[in-house]
Amino acid sequence: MSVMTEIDRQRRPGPRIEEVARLAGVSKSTVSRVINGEQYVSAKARDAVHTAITHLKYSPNQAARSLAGNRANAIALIVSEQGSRVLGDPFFAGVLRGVHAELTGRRIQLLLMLSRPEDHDDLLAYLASGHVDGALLVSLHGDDPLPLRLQEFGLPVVAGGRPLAAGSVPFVDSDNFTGGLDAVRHLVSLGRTRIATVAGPRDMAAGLDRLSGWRRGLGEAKLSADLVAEADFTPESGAIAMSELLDRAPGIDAVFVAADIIALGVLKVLHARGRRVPEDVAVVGFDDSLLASTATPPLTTVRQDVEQLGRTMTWRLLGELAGDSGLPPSLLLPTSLVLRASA
Amino acid sequence: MSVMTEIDRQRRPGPRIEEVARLAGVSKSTVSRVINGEQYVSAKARDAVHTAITHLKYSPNQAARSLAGNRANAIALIVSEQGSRVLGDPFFAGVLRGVHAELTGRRIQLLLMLSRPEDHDDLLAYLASGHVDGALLVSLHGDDPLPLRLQEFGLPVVAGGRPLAAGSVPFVDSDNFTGGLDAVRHLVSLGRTRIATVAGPRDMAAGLDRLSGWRRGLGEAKLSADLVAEADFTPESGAIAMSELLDRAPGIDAVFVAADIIALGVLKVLHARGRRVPEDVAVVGFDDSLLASTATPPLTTVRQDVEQLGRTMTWRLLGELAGDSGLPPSLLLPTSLVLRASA
DNA sequence: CTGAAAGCGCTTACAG
DNA sequence: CTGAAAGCGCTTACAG
Repeated sequence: MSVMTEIDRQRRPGPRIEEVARLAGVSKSTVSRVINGEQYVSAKARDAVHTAITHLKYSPNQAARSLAGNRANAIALIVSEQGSRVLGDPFFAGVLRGVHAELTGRRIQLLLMLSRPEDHDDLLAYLASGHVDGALLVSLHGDDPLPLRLQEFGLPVVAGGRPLAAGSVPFVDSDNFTGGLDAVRHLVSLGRTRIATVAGPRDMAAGLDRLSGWRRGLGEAKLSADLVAEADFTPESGAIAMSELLDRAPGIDAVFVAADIIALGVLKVLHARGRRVPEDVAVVGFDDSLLASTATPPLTTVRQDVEQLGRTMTWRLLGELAGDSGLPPSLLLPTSLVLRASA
Repeated sequence: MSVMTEIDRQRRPGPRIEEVARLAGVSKSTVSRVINGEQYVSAKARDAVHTAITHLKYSPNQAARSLAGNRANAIALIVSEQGSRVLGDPFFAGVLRGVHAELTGRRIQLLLMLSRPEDHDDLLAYLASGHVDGALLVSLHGDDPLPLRLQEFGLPVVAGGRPLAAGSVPFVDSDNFTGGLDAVRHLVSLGRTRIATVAGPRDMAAGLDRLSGWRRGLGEAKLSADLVAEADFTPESGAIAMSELLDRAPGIDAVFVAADIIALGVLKVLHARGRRVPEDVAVVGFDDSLLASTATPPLTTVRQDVEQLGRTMTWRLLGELAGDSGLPPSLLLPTSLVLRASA
């Protein structure tokens, strides 16, 4: 049973487009054209309309615009996650800030939708019927079919982070591979030779690509790439992974950790097992989240600009909505190594 | 210059209410009544309509509903913050989850709006013209006039956390006072007598009310309440505050910290200055965020249920929108002490 | 309990 | 460059 909450109605006050037109001495059509930034409007009419709008504090009714214009003037930010744990993640927060920044000044609303894979059908039905003009997708796991299914409905989509599913949707991601590679090169330059990694989950590109970068770095240095343990994005799993690694290879002198939050658990175990950081074991994280600078010791880490990621996703989506040609199908954003005490 | 991004249009496919009516053998009016859960519809008509809707996979056009019904079928979640730092906060994440959970199954969209105080005018103009039916406000600072101004516009509002501004808007908050009181009672029961506090910012009720609880607890035990330092919600400020306290009163044997994230800095300083926790100094935090269980040592803390806070705010707002009478103007949610190693 | 009709406030061909 | 008119897809008195 879908419980509908009734909402009491009473016509909201405030001017309509009609009144703006009257005050400006033009037709509703012209006011509409000015509002929508169309090209063929005389400067005189434009000024008169702007003046009237300001004077009346007019703000157009979005529902009417959407209905008449057959566009929603809204995009969805879809968080596809089992427990929607991402929400508290600095990654998500950064993306959200970026999306918002890019939307500022355009009259496009941001609808936030959380959807567990088992609810995807409802979500698809809803989105397919024109409630938004496009969708941004974050925290896709494994081969989640959501992006492709949305695309089939004809809804423009941009993913944040490279989706692993077969087929392709446009995405924006940090250059995780190069980030991992740079981390290892740095460790090698420090003279480290037993370089392990605590990798991210292998059902996400961020996990896989950072791992590939680590492998490539070891290959370049002709070092063996055998010390791999996996963790999800929690300190606890990082602690377990690090323990395993130390059991397997007590002589580890460096570790590249796929996320700062995982590194928290890694540092804890290293400390507990009597290894000094960086003297005995150098540690490099990934993200440059707030955690990195407050960790003990402060963490050398690969910085990714998540706010820029959010901005770029939004820019790419809006470009597609506007029918821009020549948009890059996908984009990779640069990362950079931030040196602190841990390596 | 407000850059408008044009969005290409082409009538979205999919059934309209007309087709549902035809298939069900009733009028559009009746279909509308069924969709809106109105009372006076025969069971027969209702069933026919439901069948037709399922069959056609009909999903009503929200814009048309909003325009005709003069309601937005949307509520705003407004984050009023300077740097929108809150977004990465577990507090915000929990509230968001709760809001979303409460909205599930009702056809009400959630619009996320971030607004810095200097942008409030734009936000007010936008909201005042009927784009949402109500607003949820979080992370209000000091005497931010936003909630009252929204109320003046006739927009139903519920704040998350007690607003400090004069006048009153409905709010839902955790019982911060009792939480602080319980924390101190626990410390007293442990035999501690020099009980300090690292309080939260005094421009937020969460800061003030937890501090009041601490004061009251000390009063009950006839202990002096002179050891107060203030911090904002960062580990760094917590570290500074704890250093000050130790300088002023080296004999401190307990400290109540207004938030787990602040406690991180407190623990760091205690460790650095050679105090064992809990042997020398017992520490109680607030929130029971993920940080509490992964801290060293794991943190005894006052748990608040932020997801419940989000749910309750939403329930209160929807109740008001539905015209329910007898709604409590404001609500205080219980907190509970979670015992771990630090106290 | 139900239907025909008006109307919500815009946008957009169309004609000029 | 501009305006009159139609129409977007619903909801809602009104009458029955």
